[in-house]
Amino acid sequence: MILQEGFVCKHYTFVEKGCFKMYGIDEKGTEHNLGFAAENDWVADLGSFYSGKPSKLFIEAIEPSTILQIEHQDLLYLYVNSPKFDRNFRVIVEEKFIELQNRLLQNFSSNAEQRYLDFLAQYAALASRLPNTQIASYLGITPEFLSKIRKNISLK
Amino acid sequence: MILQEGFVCKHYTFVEKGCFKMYGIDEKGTEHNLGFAAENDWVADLGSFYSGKPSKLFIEAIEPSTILQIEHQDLLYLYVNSPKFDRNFRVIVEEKFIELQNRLLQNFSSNAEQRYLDFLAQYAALASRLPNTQIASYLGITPEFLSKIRKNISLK
DNA sequence: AGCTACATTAAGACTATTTCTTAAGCTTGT
DNA sequence: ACAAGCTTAAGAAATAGTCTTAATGTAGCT
Repeated sequence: MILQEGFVCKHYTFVEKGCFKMYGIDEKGTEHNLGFAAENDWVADLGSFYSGKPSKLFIEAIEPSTILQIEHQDLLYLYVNSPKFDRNFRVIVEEKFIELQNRLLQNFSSNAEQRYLDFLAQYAALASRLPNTQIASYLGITPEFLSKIRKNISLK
Repeated sequence: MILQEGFVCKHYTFVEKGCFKMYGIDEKGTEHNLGFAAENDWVADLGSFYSGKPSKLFIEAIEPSTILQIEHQDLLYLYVNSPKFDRNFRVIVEEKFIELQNRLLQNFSSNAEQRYLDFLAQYAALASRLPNTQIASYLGITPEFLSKIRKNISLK
């Protein structure tokens, strides 16, 4: 667990090996996965990281993992002293932004079955290493319903 | 209309005055607003802009507007020749990413009424100048249902 | 002023999607 | 071998949101 609700996100984390989930918990106690971060991916609650305010999110390993972390002040130092870091982190967040936007559009336009198929198509490697409970949380449905969807797909 | 589905997003657009909506159209023909861009905001389909692939989105004025636009190649030139642009556009997209992430979490965690209240709280100025049809599309509901929600809120 | 187009409200019937519940069987790590 | 959690199952139930129709309101255009 590298970030808990109520704490400030102190680090931008690079995943060298393993896999993390970032999620929020709603008032009913249900977890909602905002995303996963596996090898060579970055993860942080940017809102909390840059503002210094307490996070509403959790970031937690779902596999044994090794990571590299940079603190806020050190990253700022790099930003100021070496423009390449602005460049690289711009590109990283742009890519994540594009992903997130596609996902939001999918959420509006499709039911859970289609979203599951889209997820499988887009993140095949990730899907095969994640338990269905985590995928269900990502899709915004219960594990039981995901099971129904899977059955339904297999019948086609 | 500064971007249509099927065309490449050639410009990063700065809104000097007025207001734009960015939206997709699903297979039923329903519009889904991904976001709005008013004064001093930037808008583009970044996926299409950076990849050069046809967009699936529309960007359209909903008020008489004046804009400034920069083309892909010119922005690249600025990125390469002046590190400040990497910096500034990193910050711009980071802010948008944070917004989008909050919104996705809200979509998972709340029903349409709560999302509407959240939208009003967060974008009060924007909400007052948008027709409810556009807000409904942003919330992912029909205008009729938004009307019910508004009535319901006023009864409390 | 008047017209047109569109936005808003209304309200009831309807329904698709998804949850809830309970339970049994299956995996996997220790 | 055991415990814990994951997966499938399946029917009942809930609910949020849509659809439909229609009347009313509003704002720009000529």
